[in-house]
Amino acid sequence: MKRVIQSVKGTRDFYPDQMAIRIWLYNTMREVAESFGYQEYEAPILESLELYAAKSGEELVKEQSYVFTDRGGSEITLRPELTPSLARMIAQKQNELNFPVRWWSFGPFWRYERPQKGRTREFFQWNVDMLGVSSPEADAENAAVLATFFQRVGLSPQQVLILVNNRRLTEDRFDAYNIPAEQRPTVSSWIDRREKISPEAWMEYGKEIGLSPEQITNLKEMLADKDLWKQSAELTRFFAVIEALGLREYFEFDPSIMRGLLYYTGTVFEAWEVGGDIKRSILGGGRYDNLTRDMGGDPIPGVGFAMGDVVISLILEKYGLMPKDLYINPAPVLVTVFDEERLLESFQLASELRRAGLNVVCYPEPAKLPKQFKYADRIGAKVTLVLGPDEVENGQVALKNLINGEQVSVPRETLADQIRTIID
RNA sequence: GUGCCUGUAGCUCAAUGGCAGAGCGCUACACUGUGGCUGUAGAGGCUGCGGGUUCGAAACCCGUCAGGCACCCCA
Repeated sequence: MKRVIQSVKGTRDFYPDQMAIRIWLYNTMREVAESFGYQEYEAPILESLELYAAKSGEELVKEQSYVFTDRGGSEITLRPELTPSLARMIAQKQNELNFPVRWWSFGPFWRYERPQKGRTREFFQWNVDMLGVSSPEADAENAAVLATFFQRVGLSPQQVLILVNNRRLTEDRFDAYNIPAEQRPTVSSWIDRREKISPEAWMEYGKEIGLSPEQITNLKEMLADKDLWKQSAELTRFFAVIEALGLREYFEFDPSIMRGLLYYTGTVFEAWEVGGDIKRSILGGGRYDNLTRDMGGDPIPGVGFAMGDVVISLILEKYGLMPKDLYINPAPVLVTVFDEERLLESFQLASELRRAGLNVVCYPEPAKLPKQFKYADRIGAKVTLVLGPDEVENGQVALKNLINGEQVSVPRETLADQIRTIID
C-alpha cells in the first residue's frame, strides 16, 4: 500500500461533493438569518487564552481547547466557540454601534476531544446573536430564527424540538429549596444526567452530592411540572411571541434544560431530535447579559445560539432531507482536442466561447476521442464539441448533445447561441 | 482520561489454523471521428506495524500504531 500522510485526527476533508453540502448549509443559514435582518460578521480564529478564562465552561477551556505558545511567548487558543469574541467586538465598539445589533456568522471551531458520532475536533458552527436589548421578546425572536431554519430545511416539530428553560426561574426554585450557591453547578449536572442513567442510580447520585430527601422530592416535582414556566414572566412573554410568530409547535418548556456554559443568565434553549437515536443536542443558546462587562466594557445584554454542522447533517441525513445531486459541474461545455495539430485551434475555440459568457472546459491534451467523451460524460458536461479536419476546413464545429446523443454541424458564428439552447 | 469494537486490493467487504477472494472502480480490446449499455481480458496485496505460539497464521497470544463507538463534556 502506498503511504499517504494521514489527515489530523478529528478533521474532515471536504471533497467537492461534501463542499457542495457545506455551501448549501451556509447559503440556507444566510438566507434565513438575512430574512430576520441579521448581518454577517467574522472574528479571528486565533484568540488569547485569557478571552475564555472568565466565562466559558471550565472543562471547555482547560481540557478541550487547542492552546499553544506563539513565537512571542503569548498563549494562543484556536477558538472553541464564538460568543466571547463577539462580546469583545461589541465591547470595543459599544459607542459606535447601532443597537440592537443583529449579527450572524458561520465558520470553523476546534475542540480537543475524542471524535465520535456527531463530534469532530474541527467543526463549523452557525452563530446568531442579538445584542443591546434584554427583553424576552428579543429572546423569542432570536430563537425564531432557528425554528425558521428547521422549517426551511423541511424538519417538522415531530422530528426536532426546541426545549426552553430559564436560569432565573431555576435559581428561584433553588432558593426556595435552600440549595446553596456553591452546590448549584453540581445539582445542575445531576439534573442533566437524569435521562442518561437509571432512576435508582440517579437517586443514589443525588444523595451522594449531599441533597436531602426533601430537596430531592422538591427537585423531582420541579422537573415534572410542565406548567412551571407560567410562574416566569419572562417565559410567559417569550411563548406569547413564539405563538404570534406561528412557531409554537417547535417549542416546548423543559425544566431540565441547564446548559453548561457559565455566562447564560436568563432564558436558555437546546434543540433535540424527537425520534431519539441521535442523542446529542443539535444546538444550544440563551441569554447572556454580563458578558461584555466581563470583557471590560459596559454591560450590554445579548441573546444568541450556536448550531454545529455535524449533528444537523446527521439529522438531515436521517430524515432524507439532504439535497441530492448538489454537485453540478460548473462547466457544461467540453471542447475535445482532435490531435496535436488541432490542439491550439481547440484552445482558441474554448476561449472564444468563454468570452461569449459560457463556462468551458478544454481537454488538456490530445487523447483518443472515446476517452475524451467518457470524461465529458463523467464530469456531467451537457455538450461536447469536436474540431476535426473536416470541421476546420468548412468553418464548422461538430456539436454533440450528450443528453439525447444528437450531433449537428454548426457554423462557428452561431455556436454559442446553439449551445445556450441546449444547456438552459 | 476510562471502556468496548475494528484494521485484508483504490472503495465496500469475504475467507474461523491449510493455495488470499468477490462486487464496484480502474486499464485495454470488441469500437482507429464519439460517452452512457453490454461482453471479453488485464493490472492491482509485506492481510496496519513488531514480536510470539504452530509443521503451517489474515485468523490464536502479547505489544504497538491507527480508526470507529460509548462514557465525560459539548455545537
